[in-house]
Amino acid sequence: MPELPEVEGVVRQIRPAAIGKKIEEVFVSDTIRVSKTSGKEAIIKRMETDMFISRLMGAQIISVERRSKYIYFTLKKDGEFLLVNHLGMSGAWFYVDSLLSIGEEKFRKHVHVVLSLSDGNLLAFSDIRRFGEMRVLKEETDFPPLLLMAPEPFEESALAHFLQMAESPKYQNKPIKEVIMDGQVISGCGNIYATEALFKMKIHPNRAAKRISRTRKVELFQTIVAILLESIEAGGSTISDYRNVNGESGNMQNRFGMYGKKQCMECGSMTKSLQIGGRTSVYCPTCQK
DNA sequence: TTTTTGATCCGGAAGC
DNA sequence: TGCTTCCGGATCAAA
Repeated sequence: MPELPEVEGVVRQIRPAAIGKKIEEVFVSDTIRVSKTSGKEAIIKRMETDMFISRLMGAQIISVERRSKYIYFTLKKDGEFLLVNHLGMSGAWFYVDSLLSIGEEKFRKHVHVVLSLSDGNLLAFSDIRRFGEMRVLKEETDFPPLLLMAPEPFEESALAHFLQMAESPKYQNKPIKEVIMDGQVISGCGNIYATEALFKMKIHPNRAAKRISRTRKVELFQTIVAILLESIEAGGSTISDYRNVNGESGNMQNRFGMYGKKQCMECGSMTKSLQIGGRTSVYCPTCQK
């Protein structure tokens, strides 16, 4: 599951490959075409397939940036506009000379959008579960949820924003895990890194936000930021379906203390799991209070 | 009005 | 082996 560090890795690799290139052709898989034709919002959101293709065709890629877990491609054709992409559960980009160069079959057979670039190479978007998203926007304001996202966690304003949100009426009674996984509170922290940060801080995931002191909240925020940075350094985490643009897995999963563990790496207790905000939360009943 | 729940996008892993 | 069930980021409509 790609979270912020994985998306950052992808963006860093796509950027040098894509910037300045022109999109000469756009290919959308038959699977997506059929789903779209039957009225579903499969990957390409709020736009018909043919319109999506004609908007991208002939555009030049000006920049590739990450915002939270989203990838923003700034494109230029007449004026500038955005292609906003979310990797969802299993989305992956490959920069290859041919689709046959995608090594693993499970990715190769689920390629759904291909951008053919002016350097002769392809930027191919593969998505096994099709939870990924592509949106063509005139500007960011055309998709309001983007504007509600918390600041980037590495920005100076992010800590104050986090404290203000976590202590607001809407969030103060909620389990802390649900709070830190909310993109309006902190950007880019999903189940994996929330689990790891709470384990490191020895905080029970179900503890109400207001039952954590200001000092501990600050420490928790700093722990999340540190883990995100550590993961970026490690090339992200590969749980099942994350691959970088060269098809490689990350290494961060080898440093986990809790996520996906049956036994606590600290004390050896059997871990427990519970549903918080509709998501599975693993924790150590001995270490996390 | 606000918050919560459920459906939606799916294939694959796991359990029987 | 084949069937059923469960899982998940994020959004959006419905309750």
